[in-house]
Amino acid sequence: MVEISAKLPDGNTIKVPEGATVLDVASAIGPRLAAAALAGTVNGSLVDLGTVISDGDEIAIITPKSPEALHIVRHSAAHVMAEAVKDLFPLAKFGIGPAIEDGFYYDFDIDRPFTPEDLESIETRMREIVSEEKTFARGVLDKLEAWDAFEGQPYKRELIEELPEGEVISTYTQGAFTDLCRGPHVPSTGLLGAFKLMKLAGAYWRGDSTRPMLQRIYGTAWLTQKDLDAHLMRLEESEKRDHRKLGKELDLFSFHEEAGAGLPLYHPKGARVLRLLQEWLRAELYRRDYVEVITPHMYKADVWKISGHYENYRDNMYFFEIDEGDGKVNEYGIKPMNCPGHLMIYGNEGRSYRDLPMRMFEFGTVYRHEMSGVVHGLMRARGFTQDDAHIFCTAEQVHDEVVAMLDLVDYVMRQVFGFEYTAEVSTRPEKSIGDEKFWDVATKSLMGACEARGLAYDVNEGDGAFYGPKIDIKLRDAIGRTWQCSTIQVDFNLPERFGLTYRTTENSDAQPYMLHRTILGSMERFFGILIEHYAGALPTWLAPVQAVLIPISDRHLEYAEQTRRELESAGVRAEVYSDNEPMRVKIAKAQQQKVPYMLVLGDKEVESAEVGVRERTQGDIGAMSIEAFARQVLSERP
RNA sequence: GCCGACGUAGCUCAGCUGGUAGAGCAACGCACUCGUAAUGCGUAGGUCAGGGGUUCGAGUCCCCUCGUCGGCUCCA
Repeated sequence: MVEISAKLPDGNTIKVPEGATVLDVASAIGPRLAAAALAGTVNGSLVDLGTVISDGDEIAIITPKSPEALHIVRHSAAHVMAEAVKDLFPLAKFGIGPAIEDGFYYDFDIDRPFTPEDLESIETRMREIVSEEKTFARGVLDKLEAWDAFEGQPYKRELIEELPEGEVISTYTQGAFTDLCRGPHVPSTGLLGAFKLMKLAGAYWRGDSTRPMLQRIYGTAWLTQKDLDAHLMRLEESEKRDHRKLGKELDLFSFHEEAGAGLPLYHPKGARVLRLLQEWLRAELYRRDYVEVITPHMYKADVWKISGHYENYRDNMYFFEIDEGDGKVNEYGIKPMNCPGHLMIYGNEGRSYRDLPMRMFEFGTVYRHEMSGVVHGLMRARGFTQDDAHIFCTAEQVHDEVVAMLDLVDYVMRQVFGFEYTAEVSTRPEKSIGDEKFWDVATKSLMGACEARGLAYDVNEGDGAFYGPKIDIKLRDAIGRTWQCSTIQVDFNLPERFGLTYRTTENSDAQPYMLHRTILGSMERFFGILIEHYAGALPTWLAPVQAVLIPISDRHLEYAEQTRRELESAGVRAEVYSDNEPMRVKIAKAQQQKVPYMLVLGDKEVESAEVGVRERTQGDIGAMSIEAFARQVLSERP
């Protein structure tokens, strides 16, 4: 018998008979490894355990501990789901079924919509397939054979057609189901215990709204039941933190069918939080030499024609006509962006290099007609307020301005709110304007600014706006979800359209660079993110009510009211729970409202002129003077 | 905009195959006057999202509109 050798990740080699598979290598290393093996790699490429190896190959075994394991398991689960669908809906046509974050999906085209009951029967059938422990068998075809093999499967045939000529096409078969697939897969369906079908959704074939809409089934799959349970727990936790639910419970805002979708109404407590955020940020911006402006909510269509929005952003804008009464009819558009106003202010007078950089900011409320399917609480509203700023500067100043913005981002996101974040730089897309020199200077300035701040960034090649490159900042919240808020964009287009110039030191006119930037993005969306990040328990400085006063009985009401006034005049937001209820009921209500401090007021406190302080997570922290308590609360400001 | 699900009291939800609406919490009233997460009793509260249709009869079945949810798409 001829022996060949395989190299292992630890540097050792192992002898196996010719014709041995990856699984044979695993067995040769040890039976425990063989039992745990899911797939392998040969010379760095992922393969099945059944792959025959050649002499000198570098072999690694993928076990549940390997980072690739989950991906393989999820992809295999997608195939099992497809088999179940094929069993139950023999006429189904198959789209694609990849592994995704936390799970997998598969797109199907069947003659009627799936129902939730279908989902149950598909899942039941999947469990049967798993218990049958079917093997995943790899097959290799050429293009013609593949074409024949997928008769009646137009989506699969479309995929085959696009594969490069001469490429080896592989299929995977388990039971009666064969799928076009690169692989690898786990050796047996028996290894796929921990999965659950999650939801149904429509999805255009290849994400193209002109193509047929398929039905997508999402599932989640994990290596162990314990991991699956933990995932489901995380989902439950996310649901508990949902800002729409908390917004209702904490009486922050509401939506009204008669008012229109995506238009939030802020109640006193919600308005308070938004104003607190604005006041704090405004002070930070003044400190950084920004100037604040206020611009109208609407303009005549002329402005939108100059800016290009009339032509290119029309579908997302609210336009209306008004009869001026003298036979003239004017068309107006409500602003979807604040830039034109800022450009007009810049252009209002002659500017000199001495005026630059000019940092203009506005809490500007904009309205965008988002498509009805995408509005989502505060996260995706049709009316929202941006912490918007435009910096007009010279090419040489771009770098320092961007560094300063990144400083501000770090201060706000990491130091004040405790978000970790990452950066992405997007470069010139195919369809774009402006000469190469502008793009070069701008892109290098953005990257250079990240580097100067030691901020690692990913590059999204060709993903910039048509008018300039950008940096996007992605936050990671308390439960690991990511959000995009801050964005810094260079714009070559608008200064040109509005004819902006400045007088240089050589007494010539030059076009300024313009940077768009938001830190929080949309105030309301950021509010939503904060609600979810803190699970509704906003930090003391942002809490709409910082302290609830809890008189133990009616005879303490007067002291409570007097204390509340003292706290308010010291700058503490306080409220008396004066209802005639036992104190434990009031405490329960205050806890539910996630108020940072509860002040218990009984005979003892009246006598000593103190407040009995209960902190929302620590519980009773003892009595202190009103003044000491106020100091404590005020010290929690950033 | 597209696909699917959903919309019952202020909130959370029940209401089987069509026979004329129910609970808990909240509200209001009365009693209790209380020491760190929910006191008892009582009262009131609904053109079952809106409109149209089928039917002797619609919260329940069908259609349209609005809104919500989950996706897709878009995000000058």
